[in-house]
Amino acid sequence: MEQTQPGDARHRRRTGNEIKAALRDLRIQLALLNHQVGGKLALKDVDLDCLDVLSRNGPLTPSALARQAGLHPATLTGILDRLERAGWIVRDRARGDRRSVTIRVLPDRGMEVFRLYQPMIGAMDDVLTDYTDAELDLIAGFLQRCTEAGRTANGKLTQDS
Amino acid sequence: MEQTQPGDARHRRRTGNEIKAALRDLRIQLALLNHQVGGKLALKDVDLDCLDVLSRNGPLTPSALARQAGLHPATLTGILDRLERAGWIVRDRARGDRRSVTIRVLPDRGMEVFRLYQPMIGAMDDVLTDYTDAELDLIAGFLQRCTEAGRTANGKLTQDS
DNA sequence: CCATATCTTATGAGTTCCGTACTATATGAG
DNA sequence: CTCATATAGTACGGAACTCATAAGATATGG
Repeated sequence: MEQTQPGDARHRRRTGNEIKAALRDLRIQLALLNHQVGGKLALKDVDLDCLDVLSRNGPLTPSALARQAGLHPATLTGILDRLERAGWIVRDRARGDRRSVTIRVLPDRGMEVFRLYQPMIGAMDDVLTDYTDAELDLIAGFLQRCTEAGRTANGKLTQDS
Repeated sequence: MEQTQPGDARHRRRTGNEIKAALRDLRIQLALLNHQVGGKLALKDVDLDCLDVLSRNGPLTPSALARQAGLHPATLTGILDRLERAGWIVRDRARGDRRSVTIRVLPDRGMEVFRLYQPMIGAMDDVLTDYTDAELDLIAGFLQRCTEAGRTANGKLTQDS
């Protein structure tokens, strides 16, 4: 029964589990936040997700968006219809491939969204003030690596069986 | 135009924005992951959310769960019906208040879920090995504070207008 | 004992998701 | 050039879902 620094190892594992649990809680809380925001904007959760992906990953075609959002192409038609009708996006006919369509987010209602996220943004700013620059860098890197971990895990789940 | 350490301040703000952007990306990625996992288990996103809340926050009544998940009580009836039919939960008639029902998660299918999350858990473990104990503590604390920030932001959004 | 409040669920209307099929366009072989 | 095949987006229809309303059962306070 070799135990080199048993307390440290145990503490380390416990902290790791805490982090994973915190990530679960955080995901739920953010999902709930988006649900509330979506409610105020008369948008389904899925609509807001698509809008979020679109505004971060630039103009996309419906099929590319469907892939990134894990949705059926036909499902996106309905979503895009809703978003277009409400003035969130426009469908641009591409000039190269005339079958293709590129979805573009209109900037008009951006402030409206920003205002609704303001409570969360403010609360986050409060949290951030308590950390040094170096610590913030560390955290940013960690979060980016988590996202990457999620992406690869997702890939594994998407391809097999 | 007073500029005390202008570079630091700018870098600090930029890192803050990076963190918020990373949080957005992470949320999307985790939502997508849950969507895939849910697909394999024949569960809707909402169903899995409820299951997640239930397994973390212990046995709950439908109304308490509805509040925590931001759903209409009547919606939960349908969700709970599905979850019960598929053997995920049971409805226990409370002995105190006989109007009330407490939802309990059955442990039977826990391993099935764990296996599906394994790619993500493994990827996370890989990420975690690159940090010192002190850094992990810092990260855990940060994530918990983010969750708390989400909770309060949510509260503000829920109550007003 | 009665009025009122609370917890859950049945019902029904409106909406959404997605499998399939269809149109339009692009690409490649002969 | 012509035709077969592949691809992008969407229309359509069935099945399923969400939620407002209301009903049924139980609790609580006067």
